[in-house]
Amino acid sequence: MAMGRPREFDADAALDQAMEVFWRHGYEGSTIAQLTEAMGINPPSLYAAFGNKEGLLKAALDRYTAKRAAWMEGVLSAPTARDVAERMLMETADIQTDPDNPPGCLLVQGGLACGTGSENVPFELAARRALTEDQLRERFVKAKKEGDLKQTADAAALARYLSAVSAGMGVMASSGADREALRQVANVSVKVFEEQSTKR
Amino acid sequence: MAMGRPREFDADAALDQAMEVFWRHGYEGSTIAQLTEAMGINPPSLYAAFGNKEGLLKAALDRYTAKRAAWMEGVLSAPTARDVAERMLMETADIQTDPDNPPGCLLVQGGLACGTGSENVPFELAARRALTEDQLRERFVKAKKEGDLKQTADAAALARYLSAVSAGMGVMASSGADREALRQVANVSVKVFEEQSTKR
DNA sequence: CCATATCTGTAGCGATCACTACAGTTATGG
DNA sequence: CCATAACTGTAGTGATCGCTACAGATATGG
Repeated sequence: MAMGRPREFDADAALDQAMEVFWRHGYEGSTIAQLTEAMGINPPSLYAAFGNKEGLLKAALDRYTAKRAAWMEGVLSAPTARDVAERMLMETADIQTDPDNPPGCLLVQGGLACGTGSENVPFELAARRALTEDQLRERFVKAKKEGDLKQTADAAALARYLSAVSAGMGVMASSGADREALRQVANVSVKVFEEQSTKR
Repeated sequence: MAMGRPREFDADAALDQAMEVFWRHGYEGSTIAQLTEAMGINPPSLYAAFGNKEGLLKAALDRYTAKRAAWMEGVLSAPTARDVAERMLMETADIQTDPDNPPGCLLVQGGLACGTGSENVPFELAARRALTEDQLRERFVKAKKEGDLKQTADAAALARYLSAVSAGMGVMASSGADREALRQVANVSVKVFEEQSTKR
């Protein structure tokens, strides 16, 4: 069978550009015209490759979470629960104010509340945020087993707490908070883990 | 001079309805058709009273923050910094999951990232979030003077921290987190203030 | 070298967007 | 009681939305 004409653009490079548009303007604030221009392709190529606007978002989210997964592994490899928390929050402060990227977090400002017809976009983002929370919870369960986290500590609550703080930092970053402000929040937040850690 | 025909709708009641639409769908996800239907008026009445869609949002935000201001006064009147934090976060958990209102916080999910032409909507929300943060900072300065907060405590950082946590709770609530989950976050968050408080 | 299959660019589809012209209605000021 | 001024409902405005029909281009399989 014939194979057809091969696509002329790099799908991953195009996704990086789409990710940036969604990141900066949110799902509903991003138009197909903006996306195609940033990606350097025409609408039919976009729809052939990704189905529709929501499919493009999911693909961009996949790429976003894949990049974060590598980073998250490093965070989770910190020796203690307290170190995990500190490293996650401090690095989050840096990432969310990195001038190479739009401010904040795509999984937060990508679309918290959407109009009729895009109701599942918020769910899509929430599901991916939940993955990070799950990883944190498991890491804290392990920390309790290893003994650096008190036996009375609530791993699920601590994971939810970190998830909430980083989301809150994303909100602040998206509206212009600078790196120092986010680091202040991170520093205060980590104190919870010092109290929940065993004495060393 | 002649005074003209009086308006036939209650502006405040109409604003309450508009607030709910913005709250649930965000600024860009809310259409004039949805807003006018919820408000029980026709587009010309809306534009005569509020100028345009963004003017309506600002009026709705004014009403939202006015309602919150009354609640915030109660929070700030708590006897100690720790009590202020606990009361604010626990009541925020309840408010953001109150079935009488859309989940979350209008000042968060109303529009974190918007498209071209609505760039100042995120700023508008951020400015109003900042007001609460300012109130908290001043309250914690007072707490240091009164002695229930350690002299080494950073009032500005603690205020920013509370602001971030409540924003993060709003993110979680908007995507379906239940009251118990938010209360867990609130409980963990308050521990920071126990460490920063003077022994009693 | 031809048939087939897929991609690309142009051009434009119907639907919906925020917004308004206009005529009719209801109040006040004189 | 009339002129004026503001509000109301109908019915749209042009612009932009997400999306696609179509024709030409470019690869593979036989």
